[in-house]
Parts: sequence; structure tokens; C-alpha cells
Amino acid sequence: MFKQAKSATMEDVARLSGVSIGTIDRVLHNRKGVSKATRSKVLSVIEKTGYKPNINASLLSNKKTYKLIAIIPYFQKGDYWEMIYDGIMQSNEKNKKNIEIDIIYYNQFDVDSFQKACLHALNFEIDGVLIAPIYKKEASFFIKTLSEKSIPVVFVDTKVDNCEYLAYYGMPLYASGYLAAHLFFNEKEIPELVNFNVDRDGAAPNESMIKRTEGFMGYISDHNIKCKIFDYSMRPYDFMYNIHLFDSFFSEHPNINHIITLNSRAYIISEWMEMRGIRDKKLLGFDMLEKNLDGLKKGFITTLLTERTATHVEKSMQALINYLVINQKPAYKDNMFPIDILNKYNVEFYKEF
Amino acid sequence: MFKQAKSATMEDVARLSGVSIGTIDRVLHNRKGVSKATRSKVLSVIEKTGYKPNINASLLSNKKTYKLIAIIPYFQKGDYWEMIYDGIMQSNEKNKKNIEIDIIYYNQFDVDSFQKACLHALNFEIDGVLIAPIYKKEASFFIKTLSEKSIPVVFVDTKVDNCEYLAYYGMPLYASGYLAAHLFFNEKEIPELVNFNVDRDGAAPNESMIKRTEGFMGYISDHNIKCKIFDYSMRPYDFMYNIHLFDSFFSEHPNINHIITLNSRAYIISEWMEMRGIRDKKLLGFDMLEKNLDGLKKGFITTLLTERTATHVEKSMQALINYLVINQKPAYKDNMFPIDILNKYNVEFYKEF
DNA sequence: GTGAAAGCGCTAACAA
DNA sequence: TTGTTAGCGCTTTCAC
Repeated sequence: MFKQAKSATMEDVARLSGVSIGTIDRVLHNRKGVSKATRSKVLSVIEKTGYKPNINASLLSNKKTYKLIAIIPYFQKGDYWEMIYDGIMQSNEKNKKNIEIDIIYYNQFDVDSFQKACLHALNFEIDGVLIAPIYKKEASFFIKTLSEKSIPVVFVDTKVDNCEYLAYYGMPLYASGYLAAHLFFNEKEIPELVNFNVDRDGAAPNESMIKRTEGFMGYISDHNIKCKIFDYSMRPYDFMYNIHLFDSFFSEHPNINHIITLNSRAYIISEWMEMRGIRDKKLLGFDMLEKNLDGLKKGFITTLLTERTATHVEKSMQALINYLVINQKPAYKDNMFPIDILNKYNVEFYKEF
Repeated sequence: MFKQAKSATMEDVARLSGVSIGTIDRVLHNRKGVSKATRSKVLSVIEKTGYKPNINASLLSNKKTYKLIAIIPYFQKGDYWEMIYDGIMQSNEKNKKNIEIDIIYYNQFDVDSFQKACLHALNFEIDGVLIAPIYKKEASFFIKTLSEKSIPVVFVDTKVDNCEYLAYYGMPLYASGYLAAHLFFNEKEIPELVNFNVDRDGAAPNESMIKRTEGFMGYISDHNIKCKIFDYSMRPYDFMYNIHLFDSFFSEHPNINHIITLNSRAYIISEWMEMRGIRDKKLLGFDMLEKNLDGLKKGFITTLLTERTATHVEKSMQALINYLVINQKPAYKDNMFPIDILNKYNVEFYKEF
């Protein structure tokens, strides 16, 4: 019924074009040394026959090892960035050969370190780059250098405008903040809520958080919602500080029962709630960190907005590889991950499989 | 950094085992004609070297064309089963060669037709089967016949117990009903609601709907919820009947503002709501049918619980192929799809990419 | 029971 | 500018 019409091979194309298979290869890869006439002849035959490269054969015969560089923040176990790392490693697993992936880490709180990472990358003979471009201006400069060398770039997490790039994969940030607000305010009035963000100690503003906040506020203004919002900052690495922050805030505002955090650190709050035995507050957070999932399962986090980061990062690496190996661009340049809504009752099925 | 340790090839294994590459192949594929001693020697070398087959080479050199059969209900455009079909076709697209997929359709409302489909499948030389086994008893018999011939079977949608099978891919049904109830009853009291199911005209009971209903009722009883539930049946192919059903029901029960449907036909209700200009009722339904998505975007459907069916069906076909081509079983036998919660504000990002 | 060798479709090095 | 050819790792046929 649906037997694959055994598609034309390079040899078929060669025969029909009256040239040799080597020339077909040259045309397919835009290599130089083919006359205009021959090239257009070959292209028309390719068109006519509907020739599609066989990626198996391609990968098998390819002697070249592609060197890919991933530039991402370094992280502690359980951080958001670990999921990005996992995706890279998973992709690495699956591409047995021909692909070598190096990760260059930078300190997300330090521009200099980001810049150094980029410069360092330029020391190698690289074929493609995957980058989480936290520092836009600096990234922009780096990307332009890569463009000149025709090295493809894929963005994850956030992207840089006014740059050439192969693809971008990330969560729709504004929409995710908007959705968060919807889940809170839909069908009920909330006079006051508290938003805990993360103190970045004067370093890089967190673009994700900013855009999510815009989305959240956008919903409130679009729907004429009256709600007083308290803003506080947690310190991810200062346990006592956070405890004290929560203790004192909620003793002053015992009636506030709705908490959001537009970053990945919801677990800091849920662990405090667990410690204090607090079960009457609604907490909404982001990202599928182990500790967040834990808080969700135990009922301290009410809702988690997430993406299947690792799976998606795998796709973004694959985009790079497909481009390099069979010269195929991804179907869409900008790819927005679905925003999954997780709660106690569906979380268990979100293991990536 | 992460250069792939170029893994051992069959030739390496052959050399280290002191036999030829042909023998390695025999061992790897459990073909006969290998002495016990040789086989165990080879296996130990495979173990030691961590040999992993190269699926590229395998697929490339494989002359055999695998014939796969998918047995699914036939459908009208926009039905649930079309998504299953799409997944099969997508998988077909990606497997350029060596794989031929035939679909045998049956009438989901007719046992006989199901049985005929199964029997028909046995007429061919088949290598693998993907089946939506609506009729358990009849399916069970068929599956057993396949087992005897060592033909691998993958279930989609629902599965058959007490049968050998390679894998099952489906939505966790009880949990999805439970979740539906949670989304409705969480944080608010609903004294009455109406559940519209589908009249199957005496034919096969719909297992999905039954299990979802159990889940829904399970939540209600677990949480001591008081709610009067009205049950009615729509007729998918009788437009006027449904209009009349809704008109008369809601004129008798004007205060009922919560509607569920534990099947894929929410759009029948949302289209009625749109026609009547009704915007004050909450409607919860299942499955990512075009028309459901439409109802969601327009705001008539409040929530849709869905799975990425096509993507998941692709995985299930891939499981079959990996088993046949490189003798690799899927990591998990039973694979539960995540239950995605969709609403107006995240639906647009759920296009499969 | 086992080995040898051709060939799958493509790449890349070398030759012309 | 173009053609030829040796592999990539595996399957399969045929020979021993």
C-alpha cells in the first residue's frame, strides 16, 4: 500500500544528467569546481527525480568528524541548566560517530566569563555552535564572527536579534507569564499575592524572568484585575536568608495565600512550606527541576509550567547535525516549546521517554 | 571532550573472537548454525567490547523489506483516529526504505469487521503489527497467532492483557479522568454538572470512555464531593438530534454551567454553544482534534486534555522498526503519554514540530 | 558450522 | 572542471 517508492540515488541522478557521481556530490554540497551549465542540469534532474539523500549512507561514509561547541552556563546539580546539559548529552549518546560535542561553560553571573567562553570557542576548528546567549551584546559580536565563517548557530533558551542563525528553540516567555496569571486569576479574585524572584546580585538581568513578568502583568492589565503584588528576592545559595525572608513576610501578611515565582526556584519556597507544614497556600512556579517535581508531588507546589527541555535541546542539536550532514535546514527557524501545565495528577507521566 | 569513543565494529568483535564477521552476524541475529562454544565466546567478546550495532550501516545494507501492518478503525476527516493515522504516515515518511507499511481498516462499531481485518492481515508475510485492539477477545486470539510466529506486536490506544507484546503506547485513562475532575472541582463547589458521552448504538463499548469515567468518579469519591451528574448521549452523526438534546437539556437546567465529555467530541457541544452564543459555561473535553482546538481558541471549550498522538504513534512504529532492524526492545514496555492540559493561552504552542 | 566477498548509497581523496 | 575509486559497517549469498 505505502511501499516507499525506492527513491532515486546519486547514481541515478548522475546517469540521467550525463555526468559522474562525483559531480553530483559537488552540486549537492555546493562545493566549487562545477560549471554553471552542469550544475543547473544536475539541479533540474534532482528536481525531476525528487532525489532525496540517504542520511544513513551519508553518515556511514562520512569520514569527517564534525566538531560542535555548546556554550552554556555551568550549573549545580538540579539547576535549570542541568536539563540543557542533559539534552546535549542525550543527543551525544545517539550520534554514535562523526559528531564530537564540546561544552564550554561560563558563569551566568559574569559577562567576562561569557566573553571568554566565546573567544575560547574561536580557538577551535568548529563546525557548529549551540549557545545560550545570556549576554546579548557580547553574543551578537561572537555570532557575527561565526557568520563570516559560515558556521551555523543554534540558540537555546533565549535568542539574539539581528543575527544570522540556523534556528532558535525556546519557551514562549511572555505567553508563559500570561498563562501563569490566567491560572491564578481565572475564576477567582485574589486581592494580594507575592512574587519571589531571584536576586542576581547586580549581575546579568534574567531575560526570561523579565519577559515572563511582562506577560504576567500584561494579563492583569488586559483583564482589569485588581491585585496588589509584593515583590521580593530570594537568594538561591543563602538558605538562612530565604527562611528568614519567608518567615517574616508571611508573619506580616498571614492572609496572602498565593505565591508565584517566575523562575525555576519554586522549590526553595516549597521546601520552606514543607518545613513549616504550610498547606493552605497556592504556589505556582516554572521548570521541571527534580526538586520542583518533588514539591509538586507532595502538594506544596500547586502548578508548574514546564517544557520538555532535554527533548527539545536534543532537537536543536539535531537541527545542527542535519544541516551539517545533509544540508537540511529545520522546518521552522523559531521553535517555541509548548508550555506544559503540570500538577499533582499528571506529573508522573511527564518523564521523558 | 566528549568525542565518541569510536565503538567496536563487527570486524573488531570477529577478530577478537577468532571467527569471521559472518558468524558475528549470525550470533547477533540469533540465526542458527553457530556452535554453542562459538556463540558464547562471541557473546562474551560483545559484552567485553561494549559492541553496539550501527543502525546506519544496518539499514543501508539491509536488503530485506520489512512489511508492517497497522490495524486501526477507519475514520472521517477530523476524527480521533485520523491522528493515529497521521502518526503512522509520518513514520512512513521518515523511513525512506526497507519499510513498507500497510494499513488495514476496520469499522470500530462492528466486531465482525475487526475480526476480518485481523484475518486479512494473516494472509500476508508480515514482520510486525501495530494494532488498536478495540475488541479484546478477538484481538487476543489474533495476537496469540502472531506470537506463535514470533511476529512482534505493538498496541496503541488500548492494550490487551494476557498477551505477549513488544510495547504499548497510550494515554493513562483512569488518570486522565481523575485529572479532569480535579480541574473542575479543585477550589470550587459545583452542585450539578452534565456529562455528554457518545451513543455507540449498542456497538463496542468504548473502553477509553469507561476508564476515564471511572477516574472521574474516583476523584469525586476520594474527595467526598457532592455533585449531581446528569448523563446524556450525543449522536456524532446526527446534527439535529444533538442540537435538540442540548437545547432542551439546558432549557430545563439553565443553572448548569459545567459540562464534561470524556471522549473526543467536545466540539459538538462547543459548536452548539457558538451557535447559541453561550459563553458562560465551562466545557472540558479530550483530544487534539482540529475542531476541538478551534473551540478552545474561540473560548467555548475551557480545557482540553490531550496527548501528542501523532508523535507518540511515530514512537510506537519506531519501536517496531528498532526491534526488527537492530533487535532492540524499547526501554519501557508500557508507555504512558503525558496528559497535556490545554487552554486558550497555551494551545498555539502545541503544534507538533 | 564457518568464511569470503559483493554491495547498500554516499563521501573524499586522487587522477585526469 | 570532471571522473574514478576505496572505503564506512553491516547483511546476505554462496562456497567450503
